[in-house]
Amino acid sequence: MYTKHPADTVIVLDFETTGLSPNMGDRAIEIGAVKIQNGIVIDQFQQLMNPGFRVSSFIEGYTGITNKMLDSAPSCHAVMDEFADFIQGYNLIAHNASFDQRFLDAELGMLGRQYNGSFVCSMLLARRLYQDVPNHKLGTLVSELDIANNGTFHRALADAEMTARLWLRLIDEVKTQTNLQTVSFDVMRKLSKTSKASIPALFKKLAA
DNA sequence: TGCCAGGCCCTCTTTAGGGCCTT
Repeated sequence: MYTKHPADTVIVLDFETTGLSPNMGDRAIEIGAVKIQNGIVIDQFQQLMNPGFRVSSFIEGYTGITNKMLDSAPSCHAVMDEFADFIQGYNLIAHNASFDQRFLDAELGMLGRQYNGSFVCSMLLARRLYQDVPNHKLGTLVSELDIANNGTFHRALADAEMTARLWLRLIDEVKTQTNLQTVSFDVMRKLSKTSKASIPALFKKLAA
């Protein structure tokens, strides 16, 4: 049964995959996600999954996820079915969300399952709110903004946790620039789609 | 066998090209 969740409760997710494109046959090999409410992590999800074929040595090196680790992992089908339950009814956040959304759509599509949340991209927001950083890679933003991390990168849960902290920092930045007490997911979504030139006007409108 | 993504965003733009970001 569909449950309406508090609007300020969101799920930050990250996929590790066999490559860049589900349209080219690439599959998910790990999903990590954290559920945050009122700025606090209240739940998490992390699971390796077996794509049914061997991953490249590049992916083994990039993620640290080896074929041996995936041999004993449950199937994408089993993991993504459980993950579909986890995210149901929540809005979603990811760094370069178009990438994670493509894989989520592809994996759930193979199961005949859907989700009803909206995606917002932390990278698009960071490009708008932090224009002076060297680039907008997750690792660079974590370093430049002194975001807490345990030194693990390119693993799903670790990246989801860092993206969650980045999301909270982005909300704080909007609060600072608008003097708003609270900033909703919908405001962040709108901001992520507003051109840089129009952001001062949007902030002025929000602060009014 | 060898090939291969795609959306955003800037600019020397819009009849286009290329860098960024994700694995």
